Amino acid sequence: MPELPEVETVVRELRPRLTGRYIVSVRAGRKALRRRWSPVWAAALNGRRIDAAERRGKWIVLHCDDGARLVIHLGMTGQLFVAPADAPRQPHTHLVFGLNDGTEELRFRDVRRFGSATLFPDRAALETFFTQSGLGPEPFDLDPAFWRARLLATDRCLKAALLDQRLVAGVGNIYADESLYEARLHPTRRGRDTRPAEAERLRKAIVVVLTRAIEKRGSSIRDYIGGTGRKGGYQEEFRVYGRTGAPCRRCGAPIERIRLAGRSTHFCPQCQGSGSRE
DNA sequence: ATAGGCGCCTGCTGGC
DNA sequence: TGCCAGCAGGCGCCTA
Repeated sequence: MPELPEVETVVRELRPRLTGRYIVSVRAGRKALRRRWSPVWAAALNGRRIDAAERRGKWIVLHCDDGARLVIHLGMTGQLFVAPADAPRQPHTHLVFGLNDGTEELRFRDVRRFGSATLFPDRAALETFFTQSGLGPEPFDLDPAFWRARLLATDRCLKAALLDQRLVAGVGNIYADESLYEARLHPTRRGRDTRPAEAERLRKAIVVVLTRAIEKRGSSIRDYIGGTGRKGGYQEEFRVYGRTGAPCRRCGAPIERIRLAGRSTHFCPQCQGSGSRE
């Protein structure tokens, strides 16, 4: 589900609701997430004040007043939101953090359990984790020379390159397709066959598409909700994603769908040229 | 090292 | 109506 715009929206909406508040209780479900939740973390978090909420790629990072970092990934179906403490707890709610004054709680729901929640003791430990996983730069401060060099060095197709979090952090299946359409580049084009000007076009397209999506508070296909429980609106703006057979908004040709890098991939066969260098 | 494929989970949809 | 294959916004592990 959630790619950069959705995670950014969650963080922006959680920030004013969490900053300065204390965690007064921690409850964890029994079912395992992608990374196992440790009871030790619950004890460590109890009584801590949340000082900041930020995003790195698709990761949500909450800062505690003792320097610890609570790091959450939403996987495909994760939801992190503040709810009234007396609201019914929905199925698949795996973590519940009580907030001080007792009227509200932070809840983590995840139907498919591809998401995770992990506590790092300090900033350095978190940075080590990101470094070891090879997490790439944020798209908004992606150095053009770095991007061009990495893209032109790979044998993979552009779609696969965009999904690789080591090249650029935060792009997933929806925004990869939308960015390639915006850049008028075919998803099967090889990175190695890309011209420098095309690489730069793609870099700019990613920024444009992600910025637009954040303005619309992300995309809600089925599961996604923001930090206040509201859905996003960018699904109304899709040019190619989920529009198989529908007319291209630019040229009218039917949008095509293929399987690429193991993911469904949508593109306009007219506007996005061919899979090989022209 | 790099690229492709599979598996992890649950729920929903569409075709028969 | 009922069943089942196929599909879903992510990522880590395995293999070649």
